[in-house]
Amino acid sequence: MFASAPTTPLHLPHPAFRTRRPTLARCRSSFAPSSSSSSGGAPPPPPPPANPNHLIQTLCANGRLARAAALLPGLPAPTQRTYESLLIAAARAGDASLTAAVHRRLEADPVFRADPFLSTRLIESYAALGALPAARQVFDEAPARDIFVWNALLKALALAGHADEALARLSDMGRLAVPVDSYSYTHGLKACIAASASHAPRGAFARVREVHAHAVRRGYAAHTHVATTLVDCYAKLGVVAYAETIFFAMPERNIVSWSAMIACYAKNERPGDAIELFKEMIASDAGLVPNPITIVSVLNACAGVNALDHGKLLHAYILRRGFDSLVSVLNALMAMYMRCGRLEVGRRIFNWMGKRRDVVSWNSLISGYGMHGFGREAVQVFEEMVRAGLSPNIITFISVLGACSHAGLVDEGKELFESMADYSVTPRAEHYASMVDLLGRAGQLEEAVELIESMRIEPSPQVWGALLGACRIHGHVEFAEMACSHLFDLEPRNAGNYVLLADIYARAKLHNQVDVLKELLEEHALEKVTGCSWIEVKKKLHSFTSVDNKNPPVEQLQALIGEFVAQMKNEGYVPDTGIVHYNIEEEEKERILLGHSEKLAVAFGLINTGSGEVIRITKNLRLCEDCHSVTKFISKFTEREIVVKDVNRFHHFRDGICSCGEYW
DNA sequence: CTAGGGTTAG
Repeated sequence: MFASAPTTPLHLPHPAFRTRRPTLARCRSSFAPSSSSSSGGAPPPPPPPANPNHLIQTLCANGRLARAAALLPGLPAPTQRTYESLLIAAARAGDASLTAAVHRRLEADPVFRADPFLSTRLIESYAALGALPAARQVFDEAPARDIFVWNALLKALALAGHADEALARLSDMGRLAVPVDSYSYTHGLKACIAASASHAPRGAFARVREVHAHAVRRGYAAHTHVATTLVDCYAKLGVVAYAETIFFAMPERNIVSWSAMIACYAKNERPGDAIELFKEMIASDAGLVPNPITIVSVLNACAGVNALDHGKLLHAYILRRGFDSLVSVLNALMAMYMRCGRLEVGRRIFNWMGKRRDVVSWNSLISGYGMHGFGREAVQVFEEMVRAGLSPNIITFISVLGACSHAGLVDEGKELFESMADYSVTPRAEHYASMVDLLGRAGQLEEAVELIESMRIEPSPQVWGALLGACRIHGHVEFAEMACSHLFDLEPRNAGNYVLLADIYARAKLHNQVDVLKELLEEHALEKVTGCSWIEVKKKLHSFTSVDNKNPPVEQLQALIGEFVAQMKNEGYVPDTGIVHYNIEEEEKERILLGHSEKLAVAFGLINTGSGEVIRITKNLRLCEDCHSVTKFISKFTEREIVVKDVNRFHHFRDGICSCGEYW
């Protein structure tokens, strides 16, 4: 079911304290003269004797690594603090050889050789440099291992994505009676879900449950940090029910716990619940103050349900808290406006950001133009981005190729796809899916199939899905069957693929084949997702489904649509009944088309909004051809601007024309 | 001396 967008106002608390603007760190060395003592007439105090340990530490703090490193060999007795400074600075600068030099010096140092504090630091530095074998070696050779050393190793394993080894080390701790603590669990859990080429994600759920069970036995499962990490892990694995169980059972929840649960809903297609939970947190009076991360998660949820009003309240809150100094918050705000249909507002925020824009900001604008059908603008922004000296990344290309495919820019798309190598971006399945979509829609089906055959990676369901979609547009039965032979295998539970193929068969008048697919659907107990459209009128959400025609208002709406259709028929329109699979009378098919949820929502909007207002509709599926034609006509006939957001993109209907240019 | 949540795409 679809979570309805909450419409009661948010009551955001006054901030407990304002965020401080970042200030430049004052790095004054102990040798610097004190400015206040110069005016008193007294002679300046003599400089203190140079302490080589202090000197190295100061050099490290100022990033002057080369000089610090040069002083190390001549240093008779490094202190713990000196080793620490060097290790932290070396890791920050990505200097593996300096880290190794400090490591060697440390091994020869009789005072600190067995110091667990410095072993911890060494493991952390190696891990940050991506040198897991060295980190592991430090651990294995450490003369003394306290809990910090163990946890540092678990963190290193999590960072490297070695789930199995992390689990093995955790059980070592049990066997050796090392008392684990909450840190061991958080690192262990993160290791379970860390991306790793060598482990299938399938195993992640089992691993998380294993560590979870372990934590329950040791009484750590309710610990705030451990439980929050568990919520996050189950959220990332898509097991929302588990995340909920843990979250609602937590004895104490802080802002991070709430943010994790809000993000869980937002990520797992339950944006309405995310907004509700946010409101519950605000209302709970537990003194919890939303921070930038909380706000970003909620903005993301607002975009998911077109909850522009809530998004605007959050915008005001962002300004009040001074969060508009944070690029990540502005990026999320921009994306929210564009995903709620306000492309111009997103653009304005982008412009206002000026030099603070990062790759995410650019990607966001490119995808914004793309989802609104402005392919040329997206390509222009891409070029501007390159001129501004930013490197396009994987996501930039997914966005810009998607924009090309939404706008039918075949040549531009091909060129961009080929240029990926120039930016050292290796095409992933998503990029191929975009290209197949682009070529396929343009009718170049053979070329699309050739591209798939040339892939050096396994084609994902999205790639075959793009081919299948193109086959539907062009009525290509043979390639559709080829795509489905893979799709039915890769995602047997996706009803959409069966429906699309049935659609293609129906149009080709292969009714026996349609029946076979229907039987298949029944056999697998798969149900078509019901079409649903919603519209917000006077802060109230109204949703329509294609199936319910019991309410009297719906009859009235259908009658209104019927009038438009009659008018259209006079002008030569023929209802597109080919997409109705049932083997029934034409007249009945036309009646089914009249009941499509999007038409109902448009009619409702026409009746219930003022003549100058833009009608904004959201639909859970892709728009059907017939609804598209009818909406185009209505936009011209009634002189109304209609904006429809479907699963993939926006359609701006104006004066009988749609911004998608028939590409969607 | 360590730790938990977020942004762009699909």
